[in-house]
Amino acid sequence: MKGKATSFDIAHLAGVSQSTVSRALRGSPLVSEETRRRIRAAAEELNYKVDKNASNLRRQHTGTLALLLFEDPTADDSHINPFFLSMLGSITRASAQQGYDLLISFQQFSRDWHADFAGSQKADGLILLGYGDYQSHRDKLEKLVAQGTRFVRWGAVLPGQPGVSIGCDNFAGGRLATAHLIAQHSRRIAFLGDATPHYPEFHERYRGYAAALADAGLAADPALQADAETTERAGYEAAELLIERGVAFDAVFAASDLIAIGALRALAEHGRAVPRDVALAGFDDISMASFVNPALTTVRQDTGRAGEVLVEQLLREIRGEHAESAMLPAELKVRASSVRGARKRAR
Amino acid sequence: MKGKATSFDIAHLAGVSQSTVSRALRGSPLVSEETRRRIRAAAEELNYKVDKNASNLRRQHTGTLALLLFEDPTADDSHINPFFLSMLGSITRASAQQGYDLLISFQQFSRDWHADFAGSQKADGLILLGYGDYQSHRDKLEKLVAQGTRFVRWGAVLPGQPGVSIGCDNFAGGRLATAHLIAQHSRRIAFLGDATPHYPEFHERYRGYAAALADAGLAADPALQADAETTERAGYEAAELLIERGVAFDAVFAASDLIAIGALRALAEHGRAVPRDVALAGFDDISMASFVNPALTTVRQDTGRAGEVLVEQLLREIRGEHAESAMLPAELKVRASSVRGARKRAR
DNA sequence: CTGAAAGCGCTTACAG
DNA sequence: CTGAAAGCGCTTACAG
Repeated sequence: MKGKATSFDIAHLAGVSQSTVSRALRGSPLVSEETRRRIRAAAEELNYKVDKNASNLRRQHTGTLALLLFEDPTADDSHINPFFLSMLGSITRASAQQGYDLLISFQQFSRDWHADFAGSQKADGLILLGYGDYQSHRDKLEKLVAQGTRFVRWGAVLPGQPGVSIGCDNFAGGRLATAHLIAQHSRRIAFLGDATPHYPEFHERYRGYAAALADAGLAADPALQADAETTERAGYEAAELLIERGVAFDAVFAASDLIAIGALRALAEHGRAVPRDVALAGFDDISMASFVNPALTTVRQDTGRAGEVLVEQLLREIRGEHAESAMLPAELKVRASSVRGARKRAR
Repeated sequence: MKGKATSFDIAHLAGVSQSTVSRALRGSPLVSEETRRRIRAAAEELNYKVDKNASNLRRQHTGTLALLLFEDPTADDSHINPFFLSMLGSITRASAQQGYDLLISFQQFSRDWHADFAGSQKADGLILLGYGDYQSHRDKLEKLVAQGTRFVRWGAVLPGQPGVSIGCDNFAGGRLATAHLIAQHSRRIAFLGDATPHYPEFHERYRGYAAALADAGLAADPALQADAETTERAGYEAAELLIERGVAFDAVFAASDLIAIGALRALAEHGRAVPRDVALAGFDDISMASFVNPALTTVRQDTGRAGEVLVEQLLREIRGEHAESAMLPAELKVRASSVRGARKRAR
C-alpha cells in the first residue's frame, strides 16, 4: 500500500483533470466514452482504487452497515448462539447484495453501546441483534430514535416499541408447536424458558403455548414452567429442576433449540425416553437440531429471509423512506423427537 | 445524525481552538487538565463523536481489519461451515480487544477478490479464511504480497507459501486421531476427504493418517480413501461410496466433523453400528460434534487462540514489524464414537 | 463535455 | 500549553 496512486496520478497519466477522473470513475454521464476509456486504462495500469475515507468524508455517507451483536455476559464465552450466527451469515449476504459493507461489533447487552455508533460516521445504519432483558434495553432504543439514528432490530414485534422491529411470529410458532404436541397425545406439557415480558420473544412463545392449551381445553400449570436463558446448560438445568420438582409431564416445549438440546440430555440421564415418555419440541431450527438423536422437532425461523428484510428496511430508513416493522411466518418442522406411534423421521 | 456536531462546535462551546479540541480528545499530553475537562464536558453536551472518515483520511489509517470469508460455491448456500463461523466469532472478539473494527465480506473463492480490498483503504489489513483449491488461490496471494498488502491467512502452514499463514498442526492431528483408532483395535481405517495437495489442510491430515498407519506397520490402502469436501452431504456420499465398493473397513477417520457426521448417517442407514462395527473420528470439534449420537471423537482446533494469533500477527505486519507463520497444536478429544469396550463418554 | 476551486472534518507540524 | 494553517483524497457545484 506504499506509494498508493491517487486520482491526480490517473489524471496526469490520462492527460485530463482530476475532476474528470473522478467523474469518469463514478460513472457520470458527463464524460465522453473516449475519455472514460483512457481514464479506465490509466486507473487499471496504476492499480488505482478510490480512497473510501476521502470519498465517504466528502459524500457524508459510509456505504457500510453496522451489526451490533449482543451477547449475554453469562453465556459460554467461546460459542456464539448458533441462531445468531446463522442470522449473521444471512445479514452479511444481504448487505453485500445491496452493495454495503458490514461492520460487526460485539456488545455487552448492558453496556453503553448506543453512543458508540450513533453519529460516529462508522456506518449509515445499525442492525441490532441479540438476547437480553428488553426492559433495560428499551430506553437505549428510545435514545437512538431521539438522536435520529437509523436502525432496525431483530426481536419481538409488539405495539409501542421504539423504532423498527423485525421478528418472527413467535406467538403463532409457540401455538403451532404446542398444538402439535397435543395432537401427539401429550397432556402435561412443560414450558422451558423465561416467560415474562422482560424477554418478549420467549414471552410470546409462551403465550402461544398457553393459547394452544386453551384451544384444547387444557390449563397452563405454573408448576410446568421453568426459567431458562437460551443455552444448552440452562436447558439441562431447567429440565433437571422440573424432574426434581416431581411434577408429572409427558412433553416439553422448549423456548429455543439450545434449551431443548439441554433438556434432551437431562431426560436421557434420568431414563426418560424421547419421544415415548416425553415428546420434545424446540424453537429456531438451528442446524444442530437435525443432528441430535432423536432429531428435534422445532419451529423454524427463516434466517435467510430475516437478513434480507432487516437490510431492506434499514436501507429504506437510510434513504429517508418509510420503514415498517414486520413479522415473519414461523414454520413447524416435525422430526422424531415428538412423533409417537408411526416413527417418522424428517430432516 | 442530522446537525452532527463537529470539533469546531466543541471548540466554540469550550472557548478554545479546534486544534486543542482535537488534541484533548485524542489524549495528547500537551493539554492542561483544566482545558481537557472543559472540552470533555462540551463534547458530552453536544453528543460529539470524532468523524472516523475524516480522522482516518488524515491519519492514513482505518482502524479496521477486513475478514474475507471464502465459501465453496457448491456448498449449501444457507449454512456457513460451523468451523468458520466459530473462527469468525473468535476473530471478531480478538479485533475488538485490539481496538479494531472488523469488516466482513463473503467472497467466492474463484472470484477476483484480491483487487477489492488491497489498497482501497477500507481496511489496514486482511484476514483470509476459507476453503477451496489452494493451487488456484496461490497466485492471488502472491499478487497481494507483491502489492505490499498486509494479510494473514488461516490454512495449512507449509514451507514456501506466500505471506503469513496460521493454521493448526494438521499432520499431528491426523496422526493422533489415527493412532487412537488403531489403539481401539481398528486395522482397516478409511480416510474420508480430499487427499491431494490442492487441499493442503486435508492433505496434511491424510499424511498424518498415513504416518500413524506406518507407525503401526500398516499400509494405507487407496481403496479406503474417498474424496469429500467439508459438508455433511459430501461425507454421507463418500461413506456410501465406500460401502458400495464393498471394501471392508472397521474405522473411519474423516477429514472434518461435517464429513464425519454425514458418514455417521450413512453408516446408520446401512446398519453398521458406531463404534462397535466402525469406530469413527472427525476433525475440528465443532459444537455439533458433542451432540450427535454417539458423540464424535475428534481433533480439536483451538479457534479461540486461532483468532488471537491471526489478529496479533496481522497487527505486527501493519506496524511494520516482523510477522511469522505459526502452527497451533491439535488436541485429540475422545468421545463415544471411537471407544470400544468400556463405554466412556466425554463432552 | 471539461477544468479550477471549494470543502467534507479531522490531525499535526510549525510558531509562539 | 495553545492557535493558525496546511493537507489527507476525494466529490460536486460553478463556470465555461
